Amino acid sequence: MNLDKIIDAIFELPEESKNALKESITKVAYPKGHILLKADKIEPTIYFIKKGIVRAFINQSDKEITFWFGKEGETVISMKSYVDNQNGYENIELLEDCEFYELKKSNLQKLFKKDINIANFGRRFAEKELIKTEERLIHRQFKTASERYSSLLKDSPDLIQRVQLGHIASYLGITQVSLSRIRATIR
Amino acid sequence: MNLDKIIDAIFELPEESKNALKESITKVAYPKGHILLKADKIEPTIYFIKKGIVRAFINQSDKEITFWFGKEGETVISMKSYVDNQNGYENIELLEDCEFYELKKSNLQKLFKKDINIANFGRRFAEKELIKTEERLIHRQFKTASERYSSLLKDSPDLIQRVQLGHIASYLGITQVSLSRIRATIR
DNA sequence: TTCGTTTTTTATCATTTGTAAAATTTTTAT
DNA sequence: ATAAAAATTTTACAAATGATAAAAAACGAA
Repeated sequence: MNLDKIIDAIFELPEESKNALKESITKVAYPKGHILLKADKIEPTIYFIKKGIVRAFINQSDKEITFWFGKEGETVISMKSYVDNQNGYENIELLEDCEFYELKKSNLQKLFKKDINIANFGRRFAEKELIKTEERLIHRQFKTASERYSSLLKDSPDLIQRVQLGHIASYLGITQVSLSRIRATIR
Repeated sequence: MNLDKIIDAIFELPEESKNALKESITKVAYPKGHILLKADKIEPTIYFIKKGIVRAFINQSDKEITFWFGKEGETVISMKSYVDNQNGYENIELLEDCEFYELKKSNLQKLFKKDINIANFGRRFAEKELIKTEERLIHRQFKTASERYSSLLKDSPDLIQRVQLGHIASYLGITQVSLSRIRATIR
């Protein structure tokens, strides 16, 4: 997934503003298993996923709970760090070898102050992430685990292929045993 | 809760920008039981709660599920309408007589295009709502119903007084009977 | 107040989900 | 190719939650 496509999907910037933004972005790559973001610290960097898949998890009384998957075109960001300059709660682990576009939060914030188009880009970015998060919340409250698994199968069939079921079960808020039962009844 | 305080809590605007924003805002009041927003339509208005308490709910197979409470200082908005110009999923019901500050989305969007401070105000608004939504999502995934009730008691003791337990139970994702059991074990 | 309605609690039983452990399948490394 | 490790499924039992009905408590209008 190339950078222009990722930027354009958020907000269509005039050429000049887009170039200013792109000047602050560089490419990086890390191997499967790498921890890209660590919880309980202020994270200064934003990543756009060019290639690969990652998961966000927290450690909850000696076990890991996965609460987000990100793949090509999505943004890896500690919202608490980005928005409030506070410690984030997410660890981000790479589930495949990955390539990212990297952007320093400090550079972006400078642009917010002097370029109205980039301020509106930042607004649209937050708004779109907000809608995604709200939909996840509502989905989680209103659907059973079984329905949520079926939706996942339908909306992201590749995820089931690329991510091990233990992580999927955790993401759905159930145990792996329970997910096995659900899969058995569907088949 | 006065308007200046609500605006300032989102983003500290220069006097001129703040006045431009305030020119678009008017006051309205509705009685307890009024439905302020209806699901499955595009909602053109944003409300800031001056006084009172409201709930957001959806109709899910013949019963209502509450998924949000808003009180003084909070914003009543259909995010889907605001962000994507699509039908929202929330109904908003007033649980007390309420007073609001009312702002038309169309006026706000005009200001986004010409005033960088208001564009950044809009960015901060979305960012802060995003953090709140993300925290609700994480809380819901990681805590048991019993823990969520205890947190609610601690963080919003007034809510338990002002809102009937059936709505609280729905908000927590459990039946009212189950909430009664939880309350019985805590006492 | 007092009656009627609504809300909350309690009790019982059915269903779902979790825990633990074993069995099976798949993946990885040599 | 084979052994070891990791992931997934299955089973049995325990714990938590849901559904329903009915009783008790709280609330509101006349």
